[in-house]
Amino acid sequence: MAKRSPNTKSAAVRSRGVTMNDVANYAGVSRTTVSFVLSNRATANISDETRARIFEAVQVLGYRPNAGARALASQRSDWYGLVTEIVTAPFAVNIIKGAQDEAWRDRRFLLIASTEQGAGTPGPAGQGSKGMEDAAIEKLLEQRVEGLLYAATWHRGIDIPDIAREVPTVLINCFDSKGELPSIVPDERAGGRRATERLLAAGHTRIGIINLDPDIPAAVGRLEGCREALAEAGLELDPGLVVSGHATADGGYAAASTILDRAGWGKRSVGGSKGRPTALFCLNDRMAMGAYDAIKERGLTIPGDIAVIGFDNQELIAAYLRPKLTTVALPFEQMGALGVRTLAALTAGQPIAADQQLVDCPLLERSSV
Amino acid sequence: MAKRSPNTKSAAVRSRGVTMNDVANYAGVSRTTVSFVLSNRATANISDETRARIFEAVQVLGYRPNAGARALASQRSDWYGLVTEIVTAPFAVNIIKGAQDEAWRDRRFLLIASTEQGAGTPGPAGQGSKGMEDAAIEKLLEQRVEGLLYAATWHRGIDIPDIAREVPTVLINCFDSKGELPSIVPDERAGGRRATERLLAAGHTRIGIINLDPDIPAAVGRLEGCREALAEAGLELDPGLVVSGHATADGGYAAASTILDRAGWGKRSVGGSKGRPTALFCLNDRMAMGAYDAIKERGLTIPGDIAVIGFDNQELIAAYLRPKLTTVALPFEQMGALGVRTLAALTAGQPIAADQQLVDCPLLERSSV
DNA sequence: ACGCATTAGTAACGCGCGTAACCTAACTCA
DNA sequence: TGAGTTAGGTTACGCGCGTTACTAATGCGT
Repeated sequence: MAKRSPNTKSAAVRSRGVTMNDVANYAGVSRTTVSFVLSNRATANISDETRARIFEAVQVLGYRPNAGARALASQRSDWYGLVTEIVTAPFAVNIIKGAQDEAWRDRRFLLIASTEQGAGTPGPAGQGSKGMEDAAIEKLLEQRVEGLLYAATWHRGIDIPDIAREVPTVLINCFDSKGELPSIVPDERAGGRRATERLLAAGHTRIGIINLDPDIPAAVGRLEGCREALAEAGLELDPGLVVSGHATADGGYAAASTILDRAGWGKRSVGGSKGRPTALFCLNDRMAMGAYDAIKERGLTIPGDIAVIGFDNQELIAAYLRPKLTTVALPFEQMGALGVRTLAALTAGQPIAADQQLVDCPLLERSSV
Repeated sequence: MAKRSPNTKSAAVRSRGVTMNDVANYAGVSRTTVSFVLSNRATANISDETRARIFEAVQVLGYRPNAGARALASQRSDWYGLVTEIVTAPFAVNIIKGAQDEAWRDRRFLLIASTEQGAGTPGPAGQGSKGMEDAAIEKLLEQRVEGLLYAATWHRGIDIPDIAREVPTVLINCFDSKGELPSIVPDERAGGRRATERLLAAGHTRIGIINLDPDIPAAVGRLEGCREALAEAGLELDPGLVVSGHATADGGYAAASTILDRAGWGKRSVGGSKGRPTALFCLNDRMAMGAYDAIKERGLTIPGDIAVIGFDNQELIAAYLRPKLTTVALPFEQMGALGVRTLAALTAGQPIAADQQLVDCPLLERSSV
C-alpha cells in the first residue's frame, strides 16, 4: 500500500481517504465551513451558493465521513452494542432484526458481539466462556458504545457481568437476576391465555396440556394464562391432562402419547367431562411437532379429531408442519425494537416506562385448530 | 451529564473516560511510554519496573483504550464489516458465528449490518431495498472497516453494489455475477455424491430424487454429484425417479407422493430394476419433512421400507423429525471462518488460494437410512 | 457620519492515540 | 580520556473532525 505523504495539498481524487479538508479545498472554503454545512448546523450562516458548492465537492470527491474521528471529536458515538448468545441459537434472531431496524430508523448503528465460546483465543488468563462474554462486552465498550443491549435465546434470569453496568443497559428476552436492570420480556401469561381462549372458542372444553420444564418462566406464565382463561369459562385445569416433557419433539411425542393412551377413553369419544381431550395445547412448537406424530400414528386427524395449538412460532416448524400449526408467536422483533427505544430513552436521560416491559404475544392462525 | 473540564490535571478516577494520559500521570511517566508499553513495542526500551507501574495504573484506574482514537491515529482499524440478509433467515446464521470466531482469534472485530428492508427510514431519496443495502455498506465504510464480507442465505449469484469494491471483499455462500470478487461456496457436487454414496452403501439401487428448482446452483451441483456416484456404481439416473417440487414441506409431500404412487409398483416390492424406489434423496430438509408425511401416510416405515436422506442439515427440522433425518450439512460455520481468513490474506496483500473456494459438505448420520 | 446588528465565513484548539525524532545519563572500550 | 553505544525514556506532530472564538464586510437607522 502506498504510503500517503502528509500535507499533500493536491486536492486530487485520492480514491481512498478523502477528508473534509479535501472537500474544503475543492470547494474553496475552510474546513470549518464544510463541517457546518454537513452537520446541518442551523446557527451558522452559510449562503446557499457555498452550500451547493460544498455538496458538489462531496459528490465529486466521493467524500465519506470518518465515523471514528467524528466520535472522537464530538464525544458521542451513535452506536449501541448488542451482546447475545443468539448467534448459535438462530431461533431468536429476529430480536437482532427488530433492534437493527429500530436503531437504523434512529440513525444509529448496532455493533453486534456474540458471547459464545468458539475455539477462539483463551484470553490473557485462559478464562472460560464467562470470560468470553466479558471480553465481548469489553470490546464493545472500547468502541465507546453509548449503551448495551443484552439478548437471550430463551426467557430466563441472567447474571449480567459488572462491566455492563458502566453504561446504560437493557435486557431483551431475559431479566436481571439482581433486579437492577430494565428488561423487555414476552407476556407469557397473556399468550397462554390467548391460546386457551382460542381453543375454548372452537368449542373445546377438555384440553390436554403438554408442559415444559415447569420451573422456567415460560412454563409458569403460559400455564398461568391458561388457567385464567379456563377459569373465566367456568372450567378448571384438570391435572390429569397436564404432562410435562422434555422440550423436544421426542418429548412432545412421549407426552402426547401418554395423554392419548390414558385408559378409559373411547377411540372416538368427544369431549364430555371425562373423555379424551379434543385439543392439545403444546407449550412449544417443537413438542407440537412430536405430538403431531403421536396423533397421526393413532389414526386421528388434525384438527378434525384433535386440535393442536403451539407456542413460539418457530417458523421452520410451525409453517411447515402438515397441517400448518396454529401457534402463539414470541414477539422477537418487537422486543428488539422496544429494547432500542428503551435504551434510547435511557441514554437521553429520559424516564422509561417501567422496569420490566411486557410485549404481547399474538396468535397466528394456521390450520391446526 | 456533567461537562468534563478540559485540561484537568487531577489524575483522579473519573470513572468514565479514563485516558492514556491519566494512566501516564498516575504512573509518573509520559503518555508515550504508556503507549509503548500497552502496544508491546519491542524496540522501545522500557524497564520492567516502569512497565509494572503502568500496568498497575491501568488496573487501578480501569483504563480502556478508545478504539476509535486508536484507529484514527494508526490508520488501521482491525475491523471487518459483514453485510448480510441472514438476519431474517436464521438458518444460515452460523456463517456469522464462524466468521466471528475466526475474526476474534485474529484479534479483529466484526461489524455486522443487515440489508433487509424493515420499516426503517426510506432514505434521502426514498429508495427501495437496494438502496438499503447500499446504505448498510456505506455505514460500514464510514467505520473504516478494512474489508467486507458479504453473506447470502442461499447459494446463488449476486450483484454486488459498486461501493463494496472500494475495499477488499469476499462473498460467502454466494458468488459475484460479474465474476470479479473471490467467493466461498459449499461444494454441492461433492455433497450430492456423498449422499448418494451413502444410499448405495446401504444397498439401495433405486433412488428417488426430490429435486429443487432445477436452475439454482444447489440443484445443479447436488444432482451432478448424484449422477457421478451412480455412474461409479455402474448405474444411471432414471429420469422417471426425479421429481422437482416447490422447496417446501408441501412440495416435498407432493413430489414424494408422485413417486410413491407411480403405477405398477407393488406395495412391498423391493428395489429390483423396475420396482418402487427404496430410498429417497431429498435435495433439502424441508422437502424431506413433507416426504416423511407422504411415506408414513402410506403405511411405510423409515428407514425400513424407504430410506430418506436430506440436504442442508436444517437442525430445527433434521434433528427433530422422527426418525431423525440423515442429511448432508451445509458448512456455514466453516464458510464464515474461511471467509475471514481469505479476507485477512487479501487485506494483508497476500495471494488467496483461489477465486472460488469450495467447502466440503459433511454427511450427518442420523436414523433415516 | 457613526454605531450597531447581521451575514458569511475563518483560525485555532482539542478529542485520545500512534509514532518518528530527539534527548540524557550511564556504561563500554580503545 | 573521550568517542561511541545503549538503556530508558520524552517532545512534538498529526490522524479527521466538532466546536468556540474571532473577523471582515455589508446593511441600516438616526
